[in-house]
Amino acid sequence: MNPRVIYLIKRAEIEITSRMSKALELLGITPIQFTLLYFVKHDKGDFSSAQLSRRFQVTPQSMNELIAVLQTKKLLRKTVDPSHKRILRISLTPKGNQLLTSCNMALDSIEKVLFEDLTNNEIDKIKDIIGKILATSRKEKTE
Amino acid sequence: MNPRVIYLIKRAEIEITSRMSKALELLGITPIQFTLLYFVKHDKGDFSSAQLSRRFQVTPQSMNELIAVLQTKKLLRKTVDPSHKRILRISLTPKGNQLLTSCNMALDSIEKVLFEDLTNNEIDKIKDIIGKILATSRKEKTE
DNA sequence: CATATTTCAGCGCAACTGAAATAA
DNA sequence: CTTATTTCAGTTCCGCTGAAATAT
Repeated sequence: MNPRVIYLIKRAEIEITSRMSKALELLGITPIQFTLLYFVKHDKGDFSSAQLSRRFQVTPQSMNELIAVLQTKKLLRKTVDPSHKRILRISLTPKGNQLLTSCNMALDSIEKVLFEDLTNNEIDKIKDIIGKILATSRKEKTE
Repeated sequence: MNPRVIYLIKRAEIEITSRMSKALELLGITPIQFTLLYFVKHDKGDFSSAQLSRRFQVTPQSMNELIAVLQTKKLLRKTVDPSHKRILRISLTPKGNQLLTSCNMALDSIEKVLFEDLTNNEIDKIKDIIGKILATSRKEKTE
């Protein structure tokens, strides 16, 4: 048998999410909340909620709720776009940055276990390949 | 920036699931239902519902509901384990096999687009690497 | 007027917890 | 008696749709 790639990625994601849930609940957030915080920090922040909803393939309403939760936890903040008063740009608070650092330490432990049979070269390679897949995916969208 | 692997896998899974949903709804199933059917066919079938629930990191009750839906659609069937009357082994029906073939054709189109910037070597490589991750993950469990 | 972002309100469902029956 | 599988029942929660206000 030679399973297709998208099947393997889904299976891996199930394992990863399960382990992330256990590790992150000690820090008070969920895997999807972490993924959003990580995106806001790394992928050139200051997106609007509407933009984020498209990136994460959910409705604007759902993304707003997700952000609202992280806002009440003081991890994200909204600032008015100078050129368009209706648009609210999302960014990390200092507390959000600190939490993200704690999350990264917790996730280092998970990766250490899950990737113990991989060489450093293989780890670089999978980052490179998935990076290409995400780039292709972005190409097809307006933003 | 150099995003961590488990973040990249989660982002890729979001993109993949979104595209799978659109493609598979024409065939009347969801991405998670497909993943379960694919697992039952490829990963040495005849698992029990309880075993499947552990593999997919959900409760036994949730897995039973998922299977019940696929059973009413005549895609999966349960047969009594000869050595233990309480255990019901899950397998694909002929109709389930046929549907899986249709699904695979639909997913070929998705992969063709999403992986258009990858070489054949890269595709083999990512299968190999994620396969190793899943093998490591299985090692840690009793079954 | 058309389009985009945000927000309020309500809905549906998928996965959850609890509890019990069956079987080894 | 203990453990594992399955199933019935009730519940919670996340993402959804609808509608409206704001702004360009």
